[in-house]
Amino acid sequence: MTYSEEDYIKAIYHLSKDLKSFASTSDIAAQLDTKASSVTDMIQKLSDKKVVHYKKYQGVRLTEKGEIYAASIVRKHRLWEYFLVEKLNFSWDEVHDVAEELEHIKSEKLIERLDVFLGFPKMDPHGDPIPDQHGQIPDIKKILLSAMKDEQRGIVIGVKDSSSKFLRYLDKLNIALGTEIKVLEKEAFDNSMAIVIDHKTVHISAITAANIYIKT
Amino acid sequence: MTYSEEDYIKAIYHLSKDLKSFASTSDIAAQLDTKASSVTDMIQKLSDKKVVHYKKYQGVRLTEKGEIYAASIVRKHRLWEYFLVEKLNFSWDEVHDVAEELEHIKSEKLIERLDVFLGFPKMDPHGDPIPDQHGQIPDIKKILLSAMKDEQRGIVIGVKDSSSKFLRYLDKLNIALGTEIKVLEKEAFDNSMAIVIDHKTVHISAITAANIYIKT
DNA sequence: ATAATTTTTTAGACATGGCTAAATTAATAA
DNA sequence: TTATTAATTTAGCCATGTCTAAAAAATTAT
Ligand SMILES: [Mn+2]
Ligand SMILES: [Mn+2]
Ligand SMILES: [Mn+2]
Ligand SMILES: [Mn+2]
Repeated sequence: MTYSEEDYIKAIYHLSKDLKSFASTSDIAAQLDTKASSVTDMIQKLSDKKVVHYKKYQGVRLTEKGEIYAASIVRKHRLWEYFLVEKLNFSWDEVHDVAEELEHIKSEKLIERLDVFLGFPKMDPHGDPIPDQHGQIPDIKKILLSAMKDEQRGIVIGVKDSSSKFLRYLDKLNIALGTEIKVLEKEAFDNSMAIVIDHKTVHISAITAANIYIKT
Repeated sequence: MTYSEEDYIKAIYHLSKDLKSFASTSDIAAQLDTKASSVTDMIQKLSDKKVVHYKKYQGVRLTEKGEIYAASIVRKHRLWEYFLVEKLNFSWDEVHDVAEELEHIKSEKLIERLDVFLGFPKMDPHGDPIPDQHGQIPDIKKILLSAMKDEQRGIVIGVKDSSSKFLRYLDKLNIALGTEIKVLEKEAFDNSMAIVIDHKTVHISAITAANIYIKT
């Protein structure tokens, strides 16, 4: 597979994970910042290679083979992100683009040795699970901060949006993975929230709250 | 620069380092296992980009800009090789192909952080010098084992041929970087040598001796 | 049910990097 | 010095992955 094909496979994987079904041409185009026509071309190629199921105008879904391939790319991406943060002292908002390149390096041995070297991490720096060699993902129970009720406590274990912008905003709020929080009050008017972090009260918007995962 | 352009730049760098002048089209083709016509095409592109000096039928030489670029690729290649051996427990004959890919990852920060993490190594696993951020290479005095005289002692500090085949042969002979050796006798007939490694006598061919660097 | 709109596909083009075969230039031998 | 051989370049082709514009299909609104 080329780098480009791998990026498409990963995009389809993420889209059909979220939407739990078929990924549309335009969704894939949006995800990869490309044109729908380019997506159609590539989809047809991936269909020939039996990594996706495709019927014209029906969108696309990964085959068994495609799922396994996708999981291996995600595994590499997240292991490299972990490496960059834990070993090279990158911050969590700097790792994505580099991992986007590193995930395509073709060597089974490399990734398995990296896994050993890192101590078999289960989560990447954004709290996303790292698939194992067989593509299995441990699914951790988590809820969105926006779904929490007044007085409820929990620990931040992940983010839904892992853009640099959002992550740097969380840094400013002193919210990191592992941070303990308590909901003081959810405002009925706009769903904004007052929460307590390290004994200080912080106000966050509904959008922010809907992008933070919590373990209760 | 594309991966392909970078591989050409690196090939020209190595060739004109050795030959100390212009690299010919056919030498480059041989180095990169491609066709002369493809090389001519690429050379013309690199010339447009001002990374090489090129006059038809005269061969090619790196410009100042090209030299700096080449050194940065070699730096990345060798730092990654060091990482693979020292941190991921690869052996010295397994690292080249993976480094051939890793050298193209585009992130200044990545490579500088890697350098820090590795403790600023000066040599790669084959004894080749790692250029610094400015492309400077520390030149270490070394001679070929084939140039040594009877009874002379020295330490193995590098290899000229770093193919897997040769490296695995050295493993079999118990020759590694840092190994102390003593020349017992150089045979005038075929230039083969009897040498002492760890109190044992070993016989090597002239070809083998001409691919091992020694510090005396 | 038909019309308007959106989505998707197709057609045709371009850039990159590769190839083979033919033409050209340089190097070597007679 | 001329002929032969070797090296290099050019011409023309192919595959990949991208794009725009046009056509076709599906969806939504009237
Ligand atoms: Mn990628
Ligand atoms: Mn991540
Ligand atoms: Mn390379
Ligand atoms: Mn090396």
